[in-house]
Amino acid sequence: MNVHKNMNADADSTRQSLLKAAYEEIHRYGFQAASLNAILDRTGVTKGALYHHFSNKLQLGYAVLDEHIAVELESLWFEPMQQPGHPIEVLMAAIKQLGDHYECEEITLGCPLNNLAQEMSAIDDGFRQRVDTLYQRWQTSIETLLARGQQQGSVNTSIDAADTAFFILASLEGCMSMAKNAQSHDELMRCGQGLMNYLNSLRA
Amino acid sequence: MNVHKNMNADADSTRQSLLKAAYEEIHRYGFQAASLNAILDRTGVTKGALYHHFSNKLQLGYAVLDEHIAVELESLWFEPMQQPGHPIEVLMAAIKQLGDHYECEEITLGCPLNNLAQEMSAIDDGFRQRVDTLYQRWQTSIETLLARGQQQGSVNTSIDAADTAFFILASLEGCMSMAKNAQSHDELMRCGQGLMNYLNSLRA
DNA sequence: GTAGATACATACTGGTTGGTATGCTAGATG
DNA sequence: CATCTAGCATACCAACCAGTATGTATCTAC
Repeated sequence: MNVHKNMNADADSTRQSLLKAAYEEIHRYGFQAASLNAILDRTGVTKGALYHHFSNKLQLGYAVLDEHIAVELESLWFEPMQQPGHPIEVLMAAIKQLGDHYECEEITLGCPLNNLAQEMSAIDDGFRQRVDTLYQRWQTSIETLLARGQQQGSVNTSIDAADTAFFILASLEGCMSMAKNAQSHDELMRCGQGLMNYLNSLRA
Repeated sequence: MNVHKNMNADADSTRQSLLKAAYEEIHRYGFQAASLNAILDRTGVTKGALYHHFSNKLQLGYAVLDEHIAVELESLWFEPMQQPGHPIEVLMAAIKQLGDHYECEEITLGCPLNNLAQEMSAIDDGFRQRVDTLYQRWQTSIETLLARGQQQGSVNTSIDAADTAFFILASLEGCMSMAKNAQSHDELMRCGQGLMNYLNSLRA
């Protein structure tokens, strides 16, 4: 179907390697401090190729968010959330999985989404809106789970599902932010424990 | 006592105006993206003066943390925490005061401390350690309050004061981070409400 | 009164930044 | 076979960056 297009496979692979390298560079240094030359060095791709695929640095940044971070969030959060079972326990399992992920992928670099939110939201509205969309989807996934629990009678009905979901997400990001600065996975676990205790208090 | 030193008052005021402008620039754009020239333009101070007071950009950044942010945190948090009364209510009042403060001082710029933590902790250890010290003091102030409540019988004794204090701080920073990206003070209040509910669950 | 230090001011530098202009090659298309 | 375009590669550019070198006015100390 797309075999007739010339060099399509190779072109796409250079684009992907640019996205990956850009993601890593941005994850470590932030978007503004991320150097295009460093990204090029890392990949071996030339500047002409980069500007063939992306019209400027901003669009590269947007693509990293849309095509890399959003996809990672999908497999890291939204998929685990589809599991059946007691809502509170599904939530806890998803959070635990997130914590495990950050055991390999250095917690010291922080949550990529939160990093960009923090750095760019006040400066560029394109970033802000993209992050906002992801955060809303994230919150909704928690809210839906809580509401289901309330209907099933497994979650306290006196709480507001939307507000609580928002607070849970904020706490989760807060935990990762604190652990990033403390540079210790133990602190993340400690903070996660506080979150677990809170989640348990939401049971019916 | 220091009147005999030449131009001391003027020298100190230029230093202070540099610190203030640097704080504002860093608060908005982050440390790395903060431009020294922009800081100079803002103050009318010249480059020679800047490098007379600070040996380089990094030291200016450290001074902003040590002399401006730390001081602001003192009056915004540690002072309210000294108030007498029921620990949970003192905590809530302090949080409310923080929220009110960010009604004027645009939440869209976020918590200055959290911004620097997020941006610099993975890159520069000087920043990281300074932020860590402030976070630890912050946490300890909450922990002490909770422990006092536990002794007095007004706070649930089944919780660990240190862990809980850490989680409260993480949630607080998380709330401000979410509100920053949402660019809405309402979201801050909404998230704050979730925090209040949690705090109420800690009563004995 | 002069030597020295403080508190700047001005002009400049080398390096890096994002971005561009131009050239080239290989495959698709007519 | 000629033409066109996708997919690069190379060389370059102006703007900006943190930092420096040098000069100078003013006050203090002796």
